[in-house]
Amino acid sequence: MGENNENKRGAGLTRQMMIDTALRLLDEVGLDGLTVRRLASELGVQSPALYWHLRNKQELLDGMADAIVLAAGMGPPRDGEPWQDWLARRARAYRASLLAHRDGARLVANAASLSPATIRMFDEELTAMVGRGFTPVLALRTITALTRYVNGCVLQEQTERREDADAPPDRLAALAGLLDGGGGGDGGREATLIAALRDSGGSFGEDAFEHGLQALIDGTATALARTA
Amino acid sequence: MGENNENKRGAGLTRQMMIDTALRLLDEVGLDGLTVRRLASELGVQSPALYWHLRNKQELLDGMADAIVLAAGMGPPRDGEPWQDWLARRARAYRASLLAHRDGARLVANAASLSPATIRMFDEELTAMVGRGFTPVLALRTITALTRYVNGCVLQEQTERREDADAPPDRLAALAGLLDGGGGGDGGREATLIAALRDSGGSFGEDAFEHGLQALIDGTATALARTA
DNA sequence: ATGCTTCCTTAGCGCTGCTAAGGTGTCAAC
DNA sequence: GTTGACACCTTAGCAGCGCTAAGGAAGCAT
Repeated sequence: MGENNENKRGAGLTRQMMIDTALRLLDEVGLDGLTVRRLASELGVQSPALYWHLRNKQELLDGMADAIVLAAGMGPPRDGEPWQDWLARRARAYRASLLAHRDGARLVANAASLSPATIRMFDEELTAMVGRGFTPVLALRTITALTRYVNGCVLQEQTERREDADAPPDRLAALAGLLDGGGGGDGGREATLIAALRDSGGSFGEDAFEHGLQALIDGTATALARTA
Repeated sequence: MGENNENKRGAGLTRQMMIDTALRLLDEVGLDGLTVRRLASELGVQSPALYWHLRNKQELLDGMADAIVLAAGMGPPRDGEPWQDWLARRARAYRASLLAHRDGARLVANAASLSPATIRMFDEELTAMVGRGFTPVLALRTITALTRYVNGCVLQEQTERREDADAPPDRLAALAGLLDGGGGGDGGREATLIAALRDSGGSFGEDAFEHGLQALIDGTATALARTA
């Protein structure tokens, strides 16, 4: 009954192997389809074997989440880089890393805690911000708000992607029907929501993200000016 | 083996009864503890009875999510209310509604789709914004960014609350140990993260939320000025 | 009285995360 | 070179999950 073994050569199942394989599997089957048994068979092993290396499934998910965050390659700004550019670059890299794996945002959002390495990197970033005129509190609030914004954005984008897989037909038409159905006068006005969705190009998620990102950074600039 | 029946009088299990009871139960046991069997026993009924009124569990969760969103009482701005005030009020009401139930943000974030009533309300809001100088696209982007920001905020707040239930001791001290452990020189500098957490008052979540909210609104004002 | 519909029950399937207990290979000690 | 200890994986199985199939008890129209 052997399936396709992953574990041919030498080594015998390390934490990192499990996390890497789980991330690859995640893209195939999604977070809801990622079961311990499935991962085990992918590793060429029986499912209880994983519990020798992990306390429980959540520990695996935490490891995967941390790997995604680490892969974003965030960190303090480069020398001479304006903090606005750095914050935007950082947010985009983080978003890209979440988007790189199916259900990545859900995974990271539900993860319990980040690794010491991540926390230390976070502290370095805050220190760099303080070096550029932020108070510690303002630095923390800024980067917290930005992170939560990105989480919310990607979470929504990936949730919508999951729904569209179920029912991919024309969403504009469906929405139009919904909006007409309730109101009384069928006559004149087109629904604003429809118009907005039509006018915004194909990549609405991207543009909406950039809009909020720019707004957050601009707003931070005025907050920073107020403290000085 | 009857448990505490909820369904004493007349009526026999409506959708609304199930959603209300499920929301009450959610606060007791959390989203992970909310099983169909548990809800059924709370309603004084066997678990398959619920499937007469629901297609599946997700439909229940969607109903709960929509109830939470509806309970926020959002809608277009009042007459004469500046859009900045309205957006802030709306975001705060939405956040409060998500916070009102345990795991409320997780519930809403994973919900498939919103009810027609919610979508129509959304369209009214966009129309009102257009009446105040927004283009449809800018209105949609703005309110989308704000909604996603609130989702991200509350999701994080409630996730942290869930973790603190596991290990409630002094988080500052734990963090300090973590940050010291890695760095070399134990001597001079206090970690910026520690300082920021100490300086920001007890309610960090609230303040961080307000900071980002203000930044988003300020940034939207400049974006609006650019289009005009 | 009879049949139809509505709503709930009992029984149970396939799956989940996870545990307990046992086996196998490797390596150190004597 | 046998013996014991340990690391690592297996087989077996438990309690619980969402959900379905089939049947029974009410209410109502004919």
